[in-house]
Amino acid sequence: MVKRYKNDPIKIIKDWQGEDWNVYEERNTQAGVIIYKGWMYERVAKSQYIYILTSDLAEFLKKHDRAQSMKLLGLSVKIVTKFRRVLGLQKKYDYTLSTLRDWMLEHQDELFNQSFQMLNEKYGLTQTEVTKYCTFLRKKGVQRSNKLRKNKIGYANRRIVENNKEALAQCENIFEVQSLLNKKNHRAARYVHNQVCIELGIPTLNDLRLQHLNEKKEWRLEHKEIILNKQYSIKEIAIQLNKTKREILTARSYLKELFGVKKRVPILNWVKEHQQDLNTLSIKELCEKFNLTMGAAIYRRKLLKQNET
DNA sequence: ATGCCTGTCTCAAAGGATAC
DNA sequence: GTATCCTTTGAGACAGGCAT
Repeated sequence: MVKRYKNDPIKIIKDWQGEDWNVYEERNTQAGVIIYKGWMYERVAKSQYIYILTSDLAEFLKKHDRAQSMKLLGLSVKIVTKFRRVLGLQKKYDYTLSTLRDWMLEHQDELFNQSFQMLNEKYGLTQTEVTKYCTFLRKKGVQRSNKLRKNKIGYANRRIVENNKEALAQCENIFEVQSLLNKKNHRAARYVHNQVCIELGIPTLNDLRLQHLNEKKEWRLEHKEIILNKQYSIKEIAIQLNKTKREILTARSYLKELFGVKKRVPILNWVKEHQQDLNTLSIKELCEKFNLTMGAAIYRRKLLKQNET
């Protein structure tokens, strides 16, 4: 530690009441007012220097509120408040700054609920500051809502969503959503997309899918007489219903299965032979052991279940 | 401890490919 | 045209990381 008080003072100045002070430190400020630190003249220093309330400083404090003074002079709330009390500008020793207090009350929802990252980007607040403000608001009787503070990922997601809302609303499948949101994982993309759908009050991809399936089923049932009629060729039916041949074939297959007409004779031998593996191994293990794709493994396990009795 | 978000495993319906 | 096997597409359950 440097024992600063043993050095000679830079100069001697008068404070706002005309008392002489030894100056040991000085610095200029954004406001143009020079801030001095030192000791009262001829006093024996015993600890750190203290701020000197000069006439210039006093004039400045009289013209600006406390928040402005703190900011423009780079002084702490304690120092500014102390001088304001000396100058008769402040009745009580109160840490809450009027402008800051108003600001906090205005932004209480954000302070309680937004992510620290967002608050930092938007208002330059540190996490500590935000926490302090929240403490202040709680003392004022402000309660946080049920929600937790939003976290980093959530904030990043919401920012992407804000920029892509219209495009998101028009997505027709999960891959479009994934590329739009730059998500590698479909699960994550769907989660975000579902939130947007709920927010905008539009159907989710799942709603659309179910709706689509239902419409298709109803259409097929509605035209089942024609679709299953063997008197017409597939081509004739397709023309009559304005569908492709493929669609008619699929519809016929669907209806047969629905009515229990269709009898499948699949790879039952293989399935029965590997019954134990199908029942005990996981899908992943089955894929590895028999060199199957996931869909194939699931399909074969399904076959076993259907034929177990 | 709790809720948010993501990754993994699993399942299901529709439709494509292909042998017959 | 049909039956069978498989892929594509979408979703749910659950666990774990993370911030609060």
